[in-house]
Amino acid sequence: MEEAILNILKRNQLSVTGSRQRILELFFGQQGALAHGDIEKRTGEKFDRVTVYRTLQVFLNKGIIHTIPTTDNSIRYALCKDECEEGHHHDNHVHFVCEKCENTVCLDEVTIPEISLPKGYETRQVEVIVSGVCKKCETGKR
Amino acid sequence: MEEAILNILKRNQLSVTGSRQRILELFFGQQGALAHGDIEKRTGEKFDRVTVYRTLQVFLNKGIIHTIPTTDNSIRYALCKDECEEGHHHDNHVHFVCEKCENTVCLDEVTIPEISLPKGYETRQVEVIVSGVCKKCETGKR
DNA sequence: TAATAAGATGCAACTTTGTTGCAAAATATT
DNA sequence: AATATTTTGCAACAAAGTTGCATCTTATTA
Repeated sequence: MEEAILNILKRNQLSVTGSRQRILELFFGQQGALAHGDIEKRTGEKFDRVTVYRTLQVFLNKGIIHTIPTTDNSIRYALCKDECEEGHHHDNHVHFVCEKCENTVCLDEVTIPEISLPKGYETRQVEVIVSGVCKKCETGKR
Repeated sequence: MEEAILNILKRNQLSVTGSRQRILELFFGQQGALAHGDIEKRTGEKFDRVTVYRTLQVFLNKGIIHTIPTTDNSIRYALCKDECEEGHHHDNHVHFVCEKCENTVCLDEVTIPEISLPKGYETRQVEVIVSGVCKKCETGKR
């Protein structure tokens, strides 16, 4: 895993720095999405707020992470599964937001169905966000 | 239309005030979605920032408007077509965001297909955001 | 329709979130 | 090991969002 992180950085011609390693670790450490705030909280003592902003920005540009739209003004970020090409993501998977634990996960196994729009509209990307109750909260009813 | 606005307020047991009327007018005045900022700009001289926040909050609670998730930390709001019940929205339509004119519209005529999730997940709401080029920008190529 | 009760508004002060420039420090390159 | 390139932290700032409270407006009732 340590390995994997270095690979990602190398592959994207990014210099290996503490903050980049740490933030990637966070993403690997849980299979959910992270908001900027989350990351800041968990690294706050080690890195400056600004560094977190800039690191996420770099990861986005390189296609290492992608954003998940939300309704609460706190964009969430998640690792891209297959490395996306720079700039262009092809994360055509569904995002799930749990109403109980507030966790957001990528459901890579669920693909997005075709959606045909009225004439004149050109589709470029489709985002699907399903909210409800997740596996853990449902079964474990914690 | 003036009529329609009063109806909405009455139906929801809201007192009729200048800001509420004005903000509803804005929503009726264009069939796209509005971000908080948009509204503030177009009413800024008349109403306080805080009033706009509070008005939108009230409209949301009453189910007069609904939010549209975005990736740019600027939630957008749109009128609910059929009045939703308080608290629960059933706006199962597709949202379209134009990359050129930046406009967001509700495509009421496009319904969201069934999406079956892995076992254990309970679906409560599905949001679909399509981005691309809208009718006007495509044909008018302005 | 005047008096009162209930509710909405504006203001000020504040918190939180995001941005920018620049010098110092760390990483990469030779 | 020396130099060039990047990254980081800091400070200062800008923008977005929140809260309490006094004042004003809208609704209610007699």
